[in-house]
Amino acid sequence: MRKGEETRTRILDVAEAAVLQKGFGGTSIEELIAETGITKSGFFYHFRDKNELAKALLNRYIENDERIYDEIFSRARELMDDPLQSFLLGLKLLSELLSDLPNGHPGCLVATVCYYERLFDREIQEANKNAVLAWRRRFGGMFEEIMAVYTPREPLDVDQLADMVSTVIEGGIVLSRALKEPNSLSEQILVLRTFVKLLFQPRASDLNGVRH
Amino acid sequence: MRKGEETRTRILDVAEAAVLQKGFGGTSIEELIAETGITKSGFFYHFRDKNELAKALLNRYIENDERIYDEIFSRARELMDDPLQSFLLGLKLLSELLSDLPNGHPGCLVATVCYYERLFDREIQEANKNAVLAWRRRFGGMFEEIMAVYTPREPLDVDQLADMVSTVIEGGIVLSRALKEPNSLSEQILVLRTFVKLLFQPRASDLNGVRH
DNA sequence: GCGAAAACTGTACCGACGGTGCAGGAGGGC
DNA sequence: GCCCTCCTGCACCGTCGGTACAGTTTTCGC
Repeated sequence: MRKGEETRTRILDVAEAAVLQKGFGGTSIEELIAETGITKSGFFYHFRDKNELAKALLNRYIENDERIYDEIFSRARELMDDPLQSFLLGLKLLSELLSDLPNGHPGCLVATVCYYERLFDREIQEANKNAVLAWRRRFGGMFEEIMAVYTPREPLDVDQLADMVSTVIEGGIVLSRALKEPNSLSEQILVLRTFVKLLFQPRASDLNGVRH
Repeated sequence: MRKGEETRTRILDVAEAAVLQKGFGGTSIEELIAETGITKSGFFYHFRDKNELAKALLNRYIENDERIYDEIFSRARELMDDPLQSFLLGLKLLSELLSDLPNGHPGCLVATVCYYERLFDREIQEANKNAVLAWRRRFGGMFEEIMAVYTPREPLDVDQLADMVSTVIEGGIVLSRALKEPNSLSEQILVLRTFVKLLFQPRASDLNGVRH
């Protein structure tokens, strides 16, 4: 019971690192068992096949991802009352968190899965889709709060704006890896932050009678 | 001579489609030769190993990619004299081109390679990096032209701004695929377009004495 | 139309890998 | 002492990437 969970976690740790570096197809079960010091039979005791390993890997990754976003943006919410300022701070905190990682972001399993789609069953693809939809809901909710207070300078769809956050993170990871510049991702998030700031900056005409 | 090139191209076509759906590791040589109607020996006549196939695949993809950007942005330059308007039109044209693809963007090999890095040799990783650097130079040049005429509302590094275009495209592809919403990518490009428009919109204070 | 090079085919083989099946054993909890 | 969880060991299968190499057809230059 306790021991089993521990071994399972160890396999998942090793597998996650390997998959993010070489993809699912490039990661062999034999290399995983060699590194975890388990036998092949032991591996198949925990996971029926590679597909089930992928499923467990993805679900764990998504959970962890959600936890990190929860922490960052609830912390930002505590520090700032205004929804826009809070969101901008959240992006700043996220950017700092990422630039503190010595080797950069290890890679996103959601992206890995979507470049592998045909190899996995529908369940995995659904979980992947739902993860992205959860991001959309998360950031979309924040933008709705912002829009209740601020008028955007240009009309933009809330879902598309929310997706922009996910887009920049996923795209930033790709660029960081391709360029081998770990800081690119956090820089791109800060560029997005500037864009969002600009979008909700009050117009001169909205400041009628206001002194600052 | 002529025939050889044709077969080679056919292999690359089949391989590209397969790799973009299943990744390099998930694509078997045996399935490629089955679909192209060639023998295994025939395959290895054209490509020494899988790594060389990947190299040829990536180089061809990058060349094609560059050609498409050349066409779109030189066409936009012909239609608009102002560098900002020309760039905004280019993004619009790119967005339209992508939304016209019935199944959405087939996926980016540069992203596929960067999620596979450890399996390939340095030459491929270098080619991948150079492709992203070429994008940076391309869009960076455009932003420099724009900044010679317009003052950005917020100070932004030209390289980082240029990378933002690549970031949105790469991230947009990931989201499109994960969500199975082919239009997401072109929508995200239009959101970026709005951001760029906002960034270079003249301030009220810059319009002193100007009537419009 | 001939010769040489280019573009293959066929066959046999290798080690690594994903996966199956099953028998058995160590260790802890009741 | 028994059962259940958590493994190990072993034998085996088909697929895959890759090698080696001999032989054959196709194509092109002259």
